[in-house]
Amino acid sequence: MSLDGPTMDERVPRDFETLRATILDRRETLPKRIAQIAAYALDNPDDIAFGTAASIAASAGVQPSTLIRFAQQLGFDGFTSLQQVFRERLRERNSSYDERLQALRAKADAGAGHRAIFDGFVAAASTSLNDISRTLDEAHLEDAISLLAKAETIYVLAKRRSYPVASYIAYALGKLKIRNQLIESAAGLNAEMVAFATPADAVIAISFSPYAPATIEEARTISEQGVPIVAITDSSFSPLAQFASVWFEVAEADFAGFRSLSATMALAMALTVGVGEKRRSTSRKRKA
Amino acid sequence: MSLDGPTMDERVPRDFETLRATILDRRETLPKRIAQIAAYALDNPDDIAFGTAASIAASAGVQPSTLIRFAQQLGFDGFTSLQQVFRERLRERNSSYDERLQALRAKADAGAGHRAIFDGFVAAASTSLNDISRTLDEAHLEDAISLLAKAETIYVLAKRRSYPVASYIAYALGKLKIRNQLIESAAGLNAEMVAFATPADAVIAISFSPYAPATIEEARTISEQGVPIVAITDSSFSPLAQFASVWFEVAEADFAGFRSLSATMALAMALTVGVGEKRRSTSRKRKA
DNA sequence: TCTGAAATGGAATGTCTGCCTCATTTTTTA
DNA sequence: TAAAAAATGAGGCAGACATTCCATTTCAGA
Repeated sequence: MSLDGPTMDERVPRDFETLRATILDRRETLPKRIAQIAAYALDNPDDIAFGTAASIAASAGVQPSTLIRFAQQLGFDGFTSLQQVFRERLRERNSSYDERLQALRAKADAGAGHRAIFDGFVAAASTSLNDISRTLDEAHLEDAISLLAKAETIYVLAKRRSYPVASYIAYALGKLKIRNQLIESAAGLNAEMVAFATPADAVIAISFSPYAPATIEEARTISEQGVPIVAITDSSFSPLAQFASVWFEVAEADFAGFRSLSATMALAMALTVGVGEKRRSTSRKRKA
Repeated sequence: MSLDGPTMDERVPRDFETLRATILDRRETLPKRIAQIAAYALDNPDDIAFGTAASIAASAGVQPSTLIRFAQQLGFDGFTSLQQVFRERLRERNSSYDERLQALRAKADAGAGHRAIFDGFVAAASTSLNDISRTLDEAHLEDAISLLAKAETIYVLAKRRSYPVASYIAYALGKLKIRNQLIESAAGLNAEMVAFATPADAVIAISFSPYAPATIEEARTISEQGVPIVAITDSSFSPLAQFASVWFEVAEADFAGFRSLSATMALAMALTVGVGEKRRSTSRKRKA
C-alpha cells in the first residue's frame, strides 16, 4: 500500500482540461462527498480559483477536510496545488473580446514590423464579424433565402474587391448542386450573360463604395428585366440598394486600405447554405 | 485634514476599467513607491488578482505596507478590497469572448432557422481568426515577406475553395502595383503560364485538404524550376509543405461543410501588404 | 448480524496573512 | 537652512488559513 502513493497516479493533472477529464473519468468511483465536491468544482471553477478552502467547502456543503482529500485523491499534495490549476485556467483565458481587439489594434497602430500588419487585418476581420453579428436583420435573411430558393438559376454578380466573395458563393452553390452563373468579365460577354436572366431567376449582387460601374450597370439592366436582386452593400445610398428586392448593409472594417471580407463572406455563406437547406426541405414536402 | 478622509474620494472604483482610469489620472501626483506599485498593478493585473500582499510587494520591489497604502489611497479600506476588483475582472472577462462564441455555436447547433446558419459561419470565422492570431509564427511571416519582396513576378496559385483568397491577393497586389500573375484555368493554359516562372520569381500557393490535384501538380512543377514557394496549407503532411520554402499552417474552422476563409484571408492580406511595405522601404534605401 | 475497512466530521495546530504602528528617511515649506 | 509634513521601511500582532489528526459513522463482504 505504501508503495502505491509514489508509484501510481504520478501524472498529476497540470492543466484544467486534463483535470476536468480526469474527474469526469473517475466520477463513478468517487465516494459521495468527494463526488459532491467534484461536481461543485466543475460547476463553479471560478469559486475554486478565488475562494478559501473553508468558504468553498461551505458552499459545496462539505467539510474543508473533504476538499483536501479530494485534491489529494487527484494526486495533488493539497488544496493549494489543486487551486493553482483553477487559477492558471483564468490566467490563460484569452482576454476579453474588447481587450483583445484593443491590444491588436494598438499593436497594429504602433506599426512594429509585419506582425503588426497581420494583427491589423485580424482586428479588422474581428470587428466586422462582431458588427454584422449585432446588426444583421433576421427578417431580411429569411426574405433573401426564400427569394433565392425559388430561383431557377442564381446569378452571382460582383467585381474587383467583392469578386472573391462571388467566387466563393459560386463554388459553394456548385457544391450544393444549385444552378448558378458567375457573371465574369473574361471574354467581355457579360451583357449577353445578363440577357439570359429571367424573372424566374435571381441575382446575388455585391458591391461596396466605390461601386464598380460595371456591377451597377449590370444590376440595373438585370433588374429592368424583372429579375429579383439580393444585394450586399455598404449603405442605403448605394445604387445597388435601389435595384434590390432585399439588401443587406454590411460595414466592413478596413486596414491599410483593404477592406475585410469576413462579414460579407459569413453572410454570403449563410445565404448559400440557407438556400440549400430550404430547397431540400421544400422538395421533401413536395414529394410527400 | 481629518475631514478629508470621509468626505473626498468616496467614489471607490468598483470595476477594473474605472480603477485603471483613476490610476492613470493620478499617475503624476503619486509618490514614488506608490507609483511603482501602480505601474506594476496595471502591467501585471493577474499577479495582483492571485498573489498575496507579500508576494506582490516583493515582485514590485516595495514593502507590503506600501501596497496597502496604495490601496487605501485609492479609497479601498485595504489590499483585500483592491484585490477583489482585480479578481472580478478575471471572472467577468472569462464570460465574454469564449461564452459568446459558445453561445453562437450552441445556437448554430440547435439549428433554429437560418439565423443559426449565419451564426455558425460567424462562429467559425471568429474561431479561425482567434487560432491563427495565437499560432502564427512571426519568423515565418518575415521570411515569407522577404522572399516575396525580392520576386520579379509573384505567381498566385489556388483552386476551388481556396481560389477566392487567390483572387483577393491578385486584386491587392495589383492595387499595390506589384507585378503578379494569377494562375487560372479558364483556357487550360496553366502549364504554359507555370513554365514562364523563373527562380527570380516567387509563388504564393494555397491549398487545403482535400488538396486540388492541379494545385499540387503545378506546385511541384514550379518548384522543380527552382521557383521559391510560400505555401498556406493545413498541416505538415500537406504535399504543398514539401515544395515550399516557407509554409504556414492555418487551421480554418468549418461550418455546414464549408471552411471559413477568414484566417487565410487575414494572412494573405498581411503577406500582400507586407510585401508592399518592404518594397517601398527597400527602394527608398536604394535611392538614398 | 458481525467485522474490518473506507469515508466522513470536526476540532486542533502551526504557518502565513493582511494590516497596523512607529521609527527613520525624504521631501516640502517657510 | 530649519522646521514641518509626507513618505517609507520594518517589525509585530491578531486573525484566517490550509492542513492534520482522531473519533465517529457508513459501507462491504461473509
